[in-house]
Amino acid sequence: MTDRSAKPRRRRKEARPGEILEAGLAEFTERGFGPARMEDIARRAGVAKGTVFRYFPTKEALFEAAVQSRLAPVLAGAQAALADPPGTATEMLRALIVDAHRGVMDSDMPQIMRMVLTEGPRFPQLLEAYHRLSMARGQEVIQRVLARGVAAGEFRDSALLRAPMLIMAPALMAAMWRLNFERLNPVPREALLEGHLEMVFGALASDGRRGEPAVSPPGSPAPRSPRPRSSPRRRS
Amino acid sequence: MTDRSAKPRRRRKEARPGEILEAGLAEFTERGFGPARMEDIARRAGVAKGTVFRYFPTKEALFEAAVQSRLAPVLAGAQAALADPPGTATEMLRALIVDAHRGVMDSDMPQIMRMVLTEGPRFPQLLEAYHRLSMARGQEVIQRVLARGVAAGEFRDSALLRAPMLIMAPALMAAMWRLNFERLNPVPREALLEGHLEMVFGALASDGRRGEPAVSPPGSPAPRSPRPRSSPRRRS
DNA sequence: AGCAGTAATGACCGATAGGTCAGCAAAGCC
DNA sequence: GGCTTTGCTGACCTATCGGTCATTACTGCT
Repeated sequence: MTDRSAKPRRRRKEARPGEILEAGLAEFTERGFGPARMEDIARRAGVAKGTVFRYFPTKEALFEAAVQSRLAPVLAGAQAALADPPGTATEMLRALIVDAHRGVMDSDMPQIMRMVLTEGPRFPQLLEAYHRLSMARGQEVIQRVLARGVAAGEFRDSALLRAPMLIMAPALMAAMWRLNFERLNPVPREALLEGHLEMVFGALASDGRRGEPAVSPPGSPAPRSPRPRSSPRRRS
Repeated sequence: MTDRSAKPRRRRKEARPGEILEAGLAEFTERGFGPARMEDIARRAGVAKGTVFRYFPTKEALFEAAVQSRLAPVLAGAQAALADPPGTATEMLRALIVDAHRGVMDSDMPQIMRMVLTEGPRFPQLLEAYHRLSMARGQEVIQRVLARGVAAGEFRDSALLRAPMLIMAPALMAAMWRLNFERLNPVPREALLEGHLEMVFGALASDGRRGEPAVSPPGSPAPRSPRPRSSPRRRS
C-alpha cells in the first residue's frame, strides 16, 4: 500500500509475498477458490499476473499459503490460553466462550472457516492443518478446563467431557448463520451468547444449582464464581 | 438404472429428468459445484452430454433443481412435525433432537447442507429456499415446542426462546465434524447425542431438577425417574 | 412398410483462465 | 554514465468446459 499509484515498476522483493498473500486471501474469501482469478489477485496486490507466479508456483499453493497465514495467529491464541491463568474453571470457560463469540462476530474467522470446510475435500492437508491448529488445540484447552472444573467440583461428570467440540457448537452455529442467513434472519447476538452460556453451564451444573453466575447477560458486571460443592452427583 | 448396458439409444422422456437429477446431485456433492463437469454427470446418468441440456438449460439450473429435489422431503418432514402429536414438550423436543442426529449421521443431509452453505453466495435464491424450508420451518417447530413447555412449567424462560437455532447447534456441529474431520478424529456419536440433550435440557430445566429423564445415557439401565413414556433409545 | 415427429447424440465452438517466457527496466556497482 | 543483475511485466499459449446444433435413429401412427 505505498506509492504504486501510477505504474512505475518497483522492485520490492521483501514486501511482495505478504501483499500477494493478503490480496489472495481477500479474493478467495469473497469469491471462493474456484471463481477467484489470479489476474484479479495480482491487480489487487498492485502487481502483474506473472509476478504472482514468481512467488507462488500455482493457484493451489497461493491458496494454501493464504489460509495458513491466518491459521498461525489462531495457534498463538490457543497457546496463550493453554498457559492456564488463575481463576475458577467456570470463569475460564466463560471467558473462552465469550471470546469465541467475539471472534465469530467481529473478525473474518467465519470466512476462513467456511473456506476450509468448503475446499476441504480438495485440500486435505489444509483440512488437517486446520484440524490440528484449531480443532484439536481448542478441544485440548476445553478438555483441560473441564477436567479442572470437575476436579474442583464445579462441574459434574457430563457427556461433554467425551465430546468437547460440543462446547463450541453454538459459536459454530452463530458463525454459519451470520455468514449465510444474516440478511434473511439476523442473528440475535445477545440471546445467542446468553443461550450458549446457559446450555454449557446448564449441562455442566454440578447439582441443583445451575451455573447462573456464569450466565448473566453480556453487559452486566462479571459474576462471582460459585463455591465449589462437594461430591458431584454421578449417574449410571 | 435399467438395461442401457450397451449403447443403443433409448427414448425415455419420463425417466430422464430424475436420473439426471440424481447423477447431478452425486457429482455436485462429491466434487462441489465448480469442479463438477457436465460430461461426467451425463455419463453417470447413462446419457450423452447434449441430453442433459435438453432437460436443464444450464449447469446452474441443474444444480438448483438437484438441491431442491432434496429439500422437498425436508419440508414434508417438518410438516409432519408441525402437527404436534401428544406427549410432553420434553418428549417432543427429545424426539426432535434424536431425529436430527439420526438425520445427520445416517443420511446425506450434511452434504446437502454443506453445498448450500458453500455455494450460498453464488445462489442466493437457493440459500433463501433452504432457509425457508429448513431453517425457518425448524425454528418454528422448535419455538412452538418451547412455548408449550414453558406454558406447562416444564421449561424455564431461557434465552433459547429468543435464539431457537441454538437448539440444533450441536447437530450442526456433528454434521460438519463428520463431514470434514471424521478421518482425523472420529465423532463420538453416543457422547454427542447425550451431550446435546444435556445442554438443551440443562438450559431449559425449569428449576433445580434438570430434565434427566430426557438425558438418560445410552448404555445405562432405565432412568430412575418415574417416567412411563419416552423409552430410552437403543442403538449402537 | 412407410412416414412423421422428436428424443438423443457427440463433434464442434468460443470464452475463460492458469501458467509461461522473452524481454524490459529498476537497483546496485564501478 | 555505462554495465550487470534480476525483479517484474504482459502478451501469448493452451487445456478445459459450458453450451450449441446439424444429424441420427428410435417410436408410434396410419
